[in-house]
Amino acid sequence: MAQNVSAEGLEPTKSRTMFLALGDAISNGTFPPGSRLPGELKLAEQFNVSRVTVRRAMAELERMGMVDRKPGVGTVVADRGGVQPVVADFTNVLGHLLEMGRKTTARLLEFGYGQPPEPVRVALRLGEDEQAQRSVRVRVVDGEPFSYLTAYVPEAIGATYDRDDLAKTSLLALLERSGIEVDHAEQTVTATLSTPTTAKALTIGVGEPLLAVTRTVFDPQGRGVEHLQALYRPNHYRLQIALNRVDAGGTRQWAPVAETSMGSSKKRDP
Amino acid sequence: MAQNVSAEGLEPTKSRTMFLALGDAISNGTFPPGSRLPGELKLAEQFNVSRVTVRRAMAELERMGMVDRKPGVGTVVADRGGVQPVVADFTNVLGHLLEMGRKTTARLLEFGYGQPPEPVRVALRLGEDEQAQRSVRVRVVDGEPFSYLTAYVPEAIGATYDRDDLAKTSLLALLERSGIEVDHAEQTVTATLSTPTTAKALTIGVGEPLLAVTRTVFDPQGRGVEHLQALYRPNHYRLQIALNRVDAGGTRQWAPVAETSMGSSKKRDP
DNA sequence: AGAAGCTGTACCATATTTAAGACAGATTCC
DNA sequence: GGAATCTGTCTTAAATATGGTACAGCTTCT
Repeated sequence: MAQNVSAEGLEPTKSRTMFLALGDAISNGTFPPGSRLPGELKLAEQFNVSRVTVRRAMAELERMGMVDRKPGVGTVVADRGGVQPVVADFTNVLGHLLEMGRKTTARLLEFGYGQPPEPVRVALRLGEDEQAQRSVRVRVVDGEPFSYLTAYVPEAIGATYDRDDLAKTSLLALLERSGIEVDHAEQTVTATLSTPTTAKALTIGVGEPLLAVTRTVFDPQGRGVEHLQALYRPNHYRLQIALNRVDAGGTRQWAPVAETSMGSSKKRDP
Repeated sequence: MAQNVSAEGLEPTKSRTMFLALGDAISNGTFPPGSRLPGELKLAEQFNVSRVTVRRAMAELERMGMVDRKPGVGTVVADRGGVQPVVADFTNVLGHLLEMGRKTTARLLEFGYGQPPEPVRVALRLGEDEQAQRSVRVRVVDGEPFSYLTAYVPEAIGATYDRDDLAKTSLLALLERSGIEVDHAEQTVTATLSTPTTAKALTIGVGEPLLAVTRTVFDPQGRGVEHLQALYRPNHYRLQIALNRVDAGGTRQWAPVAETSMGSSKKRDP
């Protein structure tokens, strides 16, 4: 299989590289919160770059609130440096947000019908020429863009609600309101980079990391009902799941903890 | 809460931005496989950049195998453009790889004892001054770097095996061999960017997206046994999980499918 | 007070990126 | 054959990133 090429090619600028390196070292524990990191001159030497470059990286770190810098003192790692505050759950993001009493709204960016891209068509098990409703939304939590959602729904199903509905209600809720039986789903998780489009919508920079969750939802008959791709800002959101070590097929394995139906029970210790 | 700043600041080069934009448009479905994308001149105009910039982005796309370009013809999106081949499973990566008969080895990059960084210490519920064993490994599958693993293990437990063991056996297997009872774990998923260090180890470029899985493993008494951070290349690996729609606490929710103990059973349709 | 170390700022030289335009060769379509 | 369109290549110029250096001002320590 080809595609071994990966490395080299359109690297970001040195300042950005440097910024990533330092940021990693910080959230990494190499430079614990409260500690002072080496002087600009020393860093410039260590990384084999000029001081200007170091300064740019540092400025960015400061802008992100990861460090505090003072003349005469130095650059010190901020408390909680790099370790982001996180909203977390696994299966139902929205539910958890609501539980926490956060205000969340949705902004509809695109809406229309057409032929879905191949992979989506296959995932939904649609015919060659079947149409689908495509919608792009941005979910806003507490005033801040939180997730970028691209959804495809088979035409017939999509017709059961308005574009106005989309701005108010969650898609899944709409479907179930329309009498669609939502039975099971296949979910996939990856990482991507923000593109100019998504970056703007989420008010972040281009080339920043995003958590990509793709979910295909089926009804009891195995018919595709919804294909959703959600992009989350890692700073604002992390997937979390509890695992149990179980015996399976002779070997010990991990198995996701079946939620104990009584909401979010996290305690495990007696 | 501060840290609203996010946007603007140390953007990558225009070529890189352009590359991301095009790459997204491709895997997005805007330019389906087989289709020809606009000429360099037209793109340059649309994106308000020069043709040189477009060409760089294109060259990178070609290098990644996402497009084919021919003089007189144009640039056409490769079949399977952007849609990466994927190894996939959720809970046990390694097990699945082995199942598929892939050859996997590990390379030990770092090994030593010391105080773990704060977050790790807290996650493992260690005392203020407790030491931990830190190891950094790269797992290689079929000759290609596959994951970058940083593990912390409480000193006492770490002492039960060699550094040589680490290169051969999976950490979890080592622990269980040493009589440690592995009971449950807390797992968290995020996205990050490759740093100079991780990029080199994984033979990718700096600033590429990585899937970060952090897992803290506990014994039956709730004592921290292992803290593992795994970085995966999205091209090579995706997390996947099956969900069922269930009633829980009055509302319909998603619940992870409990693996049916008989290995990897994927069929769901009757 | 003085020394040492740090950041903030300014200046100039160099390398890289980007812009703009011109031309050659390949391919497709009429 | 000829027009239109595309990529490949080259040249020239501007904008930006980087390298190297010097100096001012602030803090901490001796």
